[in-house]
Amino acid sequence: MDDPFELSDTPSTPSARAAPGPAPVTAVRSPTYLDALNPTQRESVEATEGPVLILAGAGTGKTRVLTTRLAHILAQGKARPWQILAVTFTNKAAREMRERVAELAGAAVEGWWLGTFHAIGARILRVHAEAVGLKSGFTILDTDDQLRLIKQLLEARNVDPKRTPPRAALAIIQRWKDRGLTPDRISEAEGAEAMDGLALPLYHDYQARLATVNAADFGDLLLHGLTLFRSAPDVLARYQRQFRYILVDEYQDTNVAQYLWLRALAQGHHNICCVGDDDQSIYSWRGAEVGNILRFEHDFPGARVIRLEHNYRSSPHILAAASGLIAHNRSRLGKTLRTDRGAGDKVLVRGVWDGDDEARMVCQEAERLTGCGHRLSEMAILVRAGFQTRAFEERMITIGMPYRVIGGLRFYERQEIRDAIAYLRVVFQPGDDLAFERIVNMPKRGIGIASLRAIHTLARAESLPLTAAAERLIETDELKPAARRALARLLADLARWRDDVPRVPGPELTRRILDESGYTAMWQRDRSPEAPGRLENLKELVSALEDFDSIPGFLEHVSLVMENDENGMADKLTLMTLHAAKGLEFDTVFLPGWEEGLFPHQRALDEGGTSGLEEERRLAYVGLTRARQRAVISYAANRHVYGYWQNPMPSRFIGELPEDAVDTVVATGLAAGPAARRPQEASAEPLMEPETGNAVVTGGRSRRAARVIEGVPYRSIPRSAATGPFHPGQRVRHGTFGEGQVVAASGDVLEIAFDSVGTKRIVQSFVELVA
DNA sequence: TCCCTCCTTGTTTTT
DNA sequence: CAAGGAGGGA
Repeated sequence: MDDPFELSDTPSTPSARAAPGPAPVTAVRSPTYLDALNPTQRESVEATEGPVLILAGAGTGKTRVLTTRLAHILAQGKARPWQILAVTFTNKAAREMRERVAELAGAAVEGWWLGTFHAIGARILRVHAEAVGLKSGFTILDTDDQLRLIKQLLEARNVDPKRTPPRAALAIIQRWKDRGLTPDRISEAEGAEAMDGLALPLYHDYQARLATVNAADFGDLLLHGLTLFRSAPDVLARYQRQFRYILVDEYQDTNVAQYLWLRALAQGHHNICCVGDDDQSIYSWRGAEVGNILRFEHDFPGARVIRLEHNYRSSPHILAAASGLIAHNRSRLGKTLRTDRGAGDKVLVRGVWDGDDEARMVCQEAERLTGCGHRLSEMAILVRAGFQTRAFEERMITIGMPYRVIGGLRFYERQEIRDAIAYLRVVFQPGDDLAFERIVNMPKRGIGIASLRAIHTLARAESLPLTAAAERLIETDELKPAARRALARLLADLARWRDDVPRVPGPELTRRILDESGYTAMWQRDRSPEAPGRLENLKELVSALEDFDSIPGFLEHVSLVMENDENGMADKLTLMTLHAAKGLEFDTVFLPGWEEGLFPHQRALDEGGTSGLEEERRLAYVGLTRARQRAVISYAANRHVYGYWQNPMPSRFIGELPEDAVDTVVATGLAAGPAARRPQEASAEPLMEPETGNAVVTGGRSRRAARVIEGVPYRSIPRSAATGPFHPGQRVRHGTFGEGQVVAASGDVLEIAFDSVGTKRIVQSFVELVA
């Protein structure tokens, strides 16, 4: 390698398949935890020395391999815990790994470096902050802060925010950071090109501003790490010596900065093991580089490549459908997933009239499955885009089907939570200008832009933090009396809260701050429908604080962890995007909206060309491989989108599914999807599903007569036999809405007056009698 | 300073 | 269609 911090060219040819390799050398009697593994999994665990790349297909037991490998290294005494570095992308993955290793090892492992790239980056940076121009107590910015900062900088340069949207500018800077590029390393040509040459100077401004406010954004946690390693070889050498074993999860999602960071650290012992699946790379738009998989063998000569190809999750039909689909991608390393499970259902492709019909169909099927003893918590609806959830939510609300939506705004991203945290930041970190700006007029206290500008001017002139400048300013008569009084009051409050810190426990102090600042009152006064929920969230925040020893400890936690931990135990159907579903699995997966323009998404096609299309296809692959037993794909002939009706074509992905693995059911009167077209032409009269009147078409091109799908699908099978018919007057209980009284019953739909949420119409299979 | 109305712009998202 | 931002008027 010529320059340890430069990227080599990506080798263009994927490696040949790994040879079986020599039999692993093992101890006389191998530990029992290895018995649970198949030969390749075991090989992956035992190949502890030297660089290893594990290509782990969907459902091949990746997490088991990873955790067993860690436990193995510890059990064999190859390293002490602090000599192990294990990086993941999400806190959830880190937590899961921690728990599962503890289970295998019989005790929690203390002192190892397990965490997200960002958490570990921050941990290292806290120690060496000075080396990159920060102080150890630096704040970590959230997206809101970043955007506000960019806006200010654009304003300072008199740039029209319409022609140069702050979001776009931030995105460019972030992509640079993803590539490990500090402002000084961006080529002249690229700098001149990005946003008419505006982005690069803006990037300079941005970094300078971050340094003055002693802050780092997420990208910096790695980028500064790289700078540190470059400028202080002795520091790097220390970490290289320390980390005897390095392990990386979801390797296909690493960006270049993360890759360089890893590669630098691995130069000590070369014991780096990366686990990933190029077919599940779905985050290139966020800077992830699948090329890192190809680079691995190039940069770590002699790297061992192990493929995990035995799938333990999905039925053969699902696996065949997924494999057949992904085979249409040109750029992939290639894996062949195998299973030895019994046949199972074919993947079902349903053509429906419109989005409402689709929601009805999906819910009806989910309901039918619950009637056969399947749990809602084992089903998921996976959508391409967030807005698609609405139709399903509406339907589930009307029939009273319990559900939960994953994603959307996470807890710590909500406005009220960010505001509350900003108050804490100002109290504990008086130099935190961004937090100060956020709360200075929230709730409205008459400190507008004019006053804020005055504070800014003074702060800049005297190079003071905003709080200090504000304190100076209220001594003068520069502000209008009203503003001056309001600001003085706020500063006095802040001072008092800071005084309280040693005496008052965190949760209590937080409650006091929210009340005395008028923040709670602001939402209590608010008449909008979301206000009560916001107050609820604030309470939740206060109780979350109880798990922390100190507020600063809590603040470090929230700046790195953005999750909402929900009570995941309840029996609810899960609704989320395909992206959010990666790493999860369900018995039944519904995949709606497989239409050209929506999936593959038009924008991915327009902006990404062939590689964009291939990433969409990988997303489809991820969706299908989430299913253990059943997958139902659907497309609508009419879709209401952005206010108008469109008549999309069924997704090309449907036509790419191997015919033998799918059954197709198309609503009467609709053109069949590509997979169904031919057999319909071949047979003179379309067969009808006896109960619904739907045309039934199976996948086989050569087959002349279509097979009616076993059983009678898509009719709800009420559970009245088990629960008995309901009568007005009875007390019933519902999973989401609690208890209530039956007002009326017609068919299997009940009208129920719930004690807490009012009257709703509920399908009877979702309620039970209260004894 | 605040509030209302008009206009634009619509993927995916962790840390 | 709906939400969020900008700009104008009170």
